[in-house]
Amino acid sequence: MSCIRSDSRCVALVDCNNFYVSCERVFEPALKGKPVIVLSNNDGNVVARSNEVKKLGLKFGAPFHACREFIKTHGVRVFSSNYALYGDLSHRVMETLSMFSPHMEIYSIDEAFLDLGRMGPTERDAYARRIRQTVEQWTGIPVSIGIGPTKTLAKLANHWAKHDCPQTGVFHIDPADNIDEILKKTPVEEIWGIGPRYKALLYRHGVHTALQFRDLPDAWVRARMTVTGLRMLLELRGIPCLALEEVSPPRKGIVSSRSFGAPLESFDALREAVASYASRAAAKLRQQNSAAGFVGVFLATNPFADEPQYSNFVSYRLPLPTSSGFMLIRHATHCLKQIYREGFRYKKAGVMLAEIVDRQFEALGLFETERDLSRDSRLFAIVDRVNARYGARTVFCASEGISQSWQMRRSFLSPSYTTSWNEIPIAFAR
DNA sequence: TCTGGGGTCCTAGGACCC
DNA sequence: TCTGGGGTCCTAGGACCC
Repeated sequence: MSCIRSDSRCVALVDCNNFYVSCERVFEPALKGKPVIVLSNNDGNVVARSNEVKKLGLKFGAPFHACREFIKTHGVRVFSSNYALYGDLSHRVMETLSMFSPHMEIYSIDEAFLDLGRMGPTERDAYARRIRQTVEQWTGIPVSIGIGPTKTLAKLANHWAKHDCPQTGVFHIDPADNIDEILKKTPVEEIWGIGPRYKALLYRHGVHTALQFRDLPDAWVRARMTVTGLRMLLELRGIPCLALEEVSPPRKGIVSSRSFGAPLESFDALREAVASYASRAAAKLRQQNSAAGFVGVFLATNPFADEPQYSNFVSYRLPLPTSSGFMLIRHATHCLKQIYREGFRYKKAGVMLAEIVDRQFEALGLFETERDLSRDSRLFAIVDRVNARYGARTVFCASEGISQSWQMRRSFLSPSYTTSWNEIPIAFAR
């Protein structure tokens, strides 16, 4: 009988190329082909690099101050992180992708899995090329697409799409075709879920390639790498263990923290910062329609500085879950009072919310009236709407401070082209 | 002078219960 | 001399992701 190959299940991983860099290039096209980097918050480390920069050997995470020389020598263009811009462009990319499959998982700001159903090799590649071309045309963001029968193999295929096929930007791993050959040339640490620890473990046992890993005995992997490792193994064999998560479950913890632009010493300045983080965390909470029953606050001096060190964390169970910005600011400030010590130069603080429940469990306290609760909840519904429409911090609590002199450094910030009326690009000036 | 900010899942062990 | 057998919940710590 001739070989009739039935169409196989296809999962695609679509990944935006050097996403933050690509976002900056959308509004400054002259930067295409030029070396560009984007820095983390507070202009701390390098978190995105254009291909040109990667080729020059600059590592991800390098401290900015340590690569000034490199930047000068190679004429690298530097940007501070502009999350308003990246978030908005991400949304546009995801909207575009959602037209290509009814089943999609948004995995991160720059990645999504698409269930393509059953497709043969020819159809599959043509479809992927169309996705890629449409996203680039509609959003300006270049993407790479990896296709395989499982999420793990799609992820791996994406790696090779970037590596080996920068022109087409599409690569597939097919169990009926190229899988062994590809796994053989893939270093084991390229597998999704293998970090530095597991890499070291596997190397110690002579396992260097994805192929060697795939062919390990199940029990060996289960014993040393838990069920997580076993799932990776099975996924590499083409057996799906990781489902597409189309609706993201609500977060179980919400953290809002930042390093300050310059060290803070006074309680008042810290109180402003903590109030501001609490307010941001509360907004995230309301966005997923939750309330929190647990608040924690931490603060820390700069561990890199040669000066007296102090850090502390305190948490506090609320009498009842809440999503009110006022309440959460009040509780967070209360925590801060307990751990603040005079005489230190603080570099960072943060607010954590936990024991997150559905908003319907937001209950009344003994001394609150139903009126108070619905007043806060109506008020913050409006605050959230106004800030979504007119930009963050259009309306805010006075305790967050007005000038916010402790704000992080962002010396190389591009305009918020798409999310602020004042910064919209101008095509023709009279 | 200058070193980010979010998240997830899994396991082992202890406390406690019947 | 011989001292059970389950179950749940919680926490800390480890590993990983973008």
